[in-house]
Amino acid sequence: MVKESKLDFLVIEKKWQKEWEKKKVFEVKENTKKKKYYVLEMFPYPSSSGLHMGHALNYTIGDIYARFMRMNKFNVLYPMGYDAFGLPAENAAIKAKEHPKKYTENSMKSFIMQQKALGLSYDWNRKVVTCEPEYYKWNQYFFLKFLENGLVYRKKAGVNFCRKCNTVLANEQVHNGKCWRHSDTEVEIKQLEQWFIKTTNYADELLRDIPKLQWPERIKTMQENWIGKSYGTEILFEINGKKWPIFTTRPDTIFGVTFMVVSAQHPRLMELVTEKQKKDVNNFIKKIKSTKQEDMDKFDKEGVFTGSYAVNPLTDEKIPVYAGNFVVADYGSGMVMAVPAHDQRDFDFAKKYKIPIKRVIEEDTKVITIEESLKPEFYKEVEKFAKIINKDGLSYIYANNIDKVFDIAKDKFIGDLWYIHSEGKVKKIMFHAKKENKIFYWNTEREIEEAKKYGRKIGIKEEQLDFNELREAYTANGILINSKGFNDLDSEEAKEHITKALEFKKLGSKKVQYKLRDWLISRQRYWGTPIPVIYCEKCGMVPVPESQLPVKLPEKVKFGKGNPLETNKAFVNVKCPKCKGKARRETDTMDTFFDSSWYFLRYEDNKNKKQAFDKKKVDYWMPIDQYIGGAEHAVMHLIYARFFTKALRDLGFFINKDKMDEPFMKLFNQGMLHGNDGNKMSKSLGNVINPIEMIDKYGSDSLRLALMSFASSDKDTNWDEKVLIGSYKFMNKIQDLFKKISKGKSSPRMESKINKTVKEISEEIKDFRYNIAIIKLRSLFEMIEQEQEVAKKDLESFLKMLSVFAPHISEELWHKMGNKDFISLAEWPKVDETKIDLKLEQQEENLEKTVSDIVNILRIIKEKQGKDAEKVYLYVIPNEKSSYNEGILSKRLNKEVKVFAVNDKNKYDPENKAGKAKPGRPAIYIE
RNA sequence: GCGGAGAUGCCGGAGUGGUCAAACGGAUCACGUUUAGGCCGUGAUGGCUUAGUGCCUACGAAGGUUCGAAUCCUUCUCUCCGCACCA
Repeated sequence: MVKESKLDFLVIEKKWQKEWEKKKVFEVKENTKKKKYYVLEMFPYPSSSGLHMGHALNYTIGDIYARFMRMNKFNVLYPMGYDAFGLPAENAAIKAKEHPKKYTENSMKSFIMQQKALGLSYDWNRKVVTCEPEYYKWNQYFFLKFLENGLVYRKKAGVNFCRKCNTVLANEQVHNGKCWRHSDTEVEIKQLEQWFIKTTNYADELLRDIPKLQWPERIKTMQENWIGKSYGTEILFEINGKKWPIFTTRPDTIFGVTFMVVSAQHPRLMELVTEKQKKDVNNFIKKIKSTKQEDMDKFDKEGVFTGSYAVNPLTDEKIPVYAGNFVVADYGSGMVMAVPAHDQRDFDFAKKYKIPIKRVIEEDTKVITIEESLKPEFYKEVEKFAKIINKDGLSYIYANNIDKVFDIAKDKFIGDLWYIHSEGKVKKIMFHAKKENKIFYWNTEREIEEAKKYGRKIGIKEEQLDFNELREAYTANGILINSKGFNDLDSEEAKEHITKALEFKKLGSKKVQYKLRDWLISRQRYWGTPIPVIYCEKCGMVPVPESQLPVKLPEKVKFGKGNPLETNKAFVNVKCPKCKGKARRETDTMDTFFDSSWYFLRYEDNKNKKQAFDKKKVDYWMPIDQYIGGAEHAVMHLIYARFFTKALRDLGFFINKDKMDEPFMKLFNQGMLHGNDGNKMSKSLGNVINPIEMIDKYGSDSLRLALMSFASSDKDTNWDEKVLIGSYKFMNKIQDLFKKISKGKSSPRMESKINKTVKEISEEIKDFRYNIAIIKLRSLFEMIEQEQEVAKKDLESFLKMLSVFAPHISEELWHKMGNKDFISLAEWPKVDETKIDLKLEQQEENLEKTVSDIVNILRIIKEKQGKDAEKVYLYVIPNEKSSYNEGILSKRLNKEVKVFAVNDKNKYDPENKAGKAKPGRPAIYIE
């Protein structure tokens, strides 16, 4: 049944994993004589479902890189840790009555066991676990440092609240506006005092430094959008005698403001609500179920009148103020001026509540004249992407991309080109005469009249704007109308002028606004780092003194009703550190993103009891040279970690400030591994593949190789066990080959191939094209198989390259060849460029071509004569004879093959084919 | 809604202007090996054609640029992913 030499991977893999651990092969120390390299994967959240295939993929990618750099003589730091605080552990506590600590510890144990089974070359000695007091103590320490330096503050913010649980819910715990545990209970929004970190202090630097990063472009774009810098104007509207600021990027539309909308989650909303409207507003707030962005989009724009009126600073008109569900509370000031004619959201809202719509911007109609004779051809070109409608003696072109119409007109059609305002007022005129190769600009009335007469007009509109039947807002720039002194200006100019006018009245100013908000780190949960603050009846908020850190999370708590920390009296009731009076402890814990924002600094010095990390050690290892993880962390984690690094830099935590601008120099995003059905792996779909089961079946070397073979590592791909079986077969073949191959001298052909392969594979690995590297390794292997004998050195080179992908079998074969050291620490093979012989490559190709010719002829003979030919004769140019080996050819063709030089007098050539031989192309005779 | 990625032969996937009927793997078929099957080896797998050739049709769809397109441009269709209390 079983093939005799079947790979006994279970024994081999366990053996080498033990050896590596025993001999501390992957443990590293700072060594200033060696160049360092820091490879890091995003550390996992240890969930009870264990390591999934996505993890295995992620870590294998990193491990290959770490092994590769190690073999290239870098001092490689490659650690692992666990992001061990978080909601799932707490949910498990509530539902399964298992303590989060136990849950987490069990999960971690199974993670570590599985990671070791994958043969990952971590320095386990540097493990970091965020839920241990030794770690989170430093969270608290950094929090206090931030507090000291004004980077932390408290502010009211809306949270999801379930009455039945008497607790705050995470967005994840809100399902369709209802509590995850009480599907009959509507989630309410409650305003609570929350802790914020001033990430916005660094908004500009975070944005500015993005171009420095060697990250995938899409991640960089995502970060740019997340930070979302926009230039606009802050305008003060007076409401009930008080000035309320709003931010807008469209001050040019201020004459079109017909109402104001304040976010339903705005902390000061109630100040605006009149006695009469209170009931309505309260009902409305209750109706809004969650703060989740996604849900907000699904709901219709809704709102309710607050009873108050604002005064438009330029028109003195009184305009109603509404509370609405579509205004984000923490962007800008949480209030907007609404211009229904020129903003789609405002438009929808105005239609719904029958608020007047006032149009203040009119679109530019652009007019081109095209010579009559050229018209048909022009139409033909334009019709490909636009619609042409004839109306009022004009041909209107409706296109998404007007500039393209102009480009076509300019490039191909001779005539005039001018832009006019739809009411006939000329904005800018351009006369374009291609023939004379000149461009003129005209702008007098007379010239315009003249221009209008010229030729046939074609008007182009970006969209139709019949105001009475307006179905959507006109959101593009244009020319101002109904705007008093600002009429006829175009939007961009008007923005400037209107802002200046507001500045003059001291009711507005230019402002740069970021979408990036301050980071809300308070969590009303148990399983996180306690925020080290105490509230004293006399002294107010008092930071916990550093000497009292860590504020430990109490173990004995009650889950399920309220915040477990709040109901724990021993934890809450404390003495004030200042006056020793009665005080209560902060019960909020920190967002786990806080933990993951600096964990990469703790690896360098994970056992330090006196400091979060030793400056010198961090100086040696940082920054991270290669960071690896999924795109789901594209914004949050990566921005917070960048912020943290910059903040710590400014607080003097690093020796070399310049070097510590950015924590992650290079970032690699692995693709998602889906199930074999193409869907995300998930329990409910039943398409989850457990890495450990696969390792038990085929071994981790095969699994690692397969994971890297599915597709390019940065692409999404589907699981397929057949690929794994293919890898497994390859492993077996390698083992068999090493048993029987004779060691001797490599042929020049072999030497050329191996050097070329080393060169290419090194490049492929550097660029994470592991799939291609494996293909090249397979191709090299095929050639080794064909050779009679191969030099020991070349076999070792092959093994070394294999070892980064399949470390166990490589280590085993390495030792079987008589090596006493570890291949994992061996030096990466060097390329000898002089051995790479392109002529040999050419010969190789010629041989392939000849083989396929022979096969082709054999097939035709069989078809025609109905029988198999038996003998194949080749006639080659004399100096090429050595590249056609009778033995190899016979084996491949499964026929007797004779090779003659064309000038061989004794050759067998009954049909005189030898004359047809050409260089690189032998003549063939078959019988 | 905003933002991002992608569509290649029976399947998975390489491939970014000619050397492409398109790497590599899988699957299937044929032959060899074998008592047989499996494993293993060799070859084939768009169509027609041919003693080692030539032609046609092909890379989501439709157009375009070019001497030349899987590759560049335009429009369309479809799929997937991220979006601040999940980590």
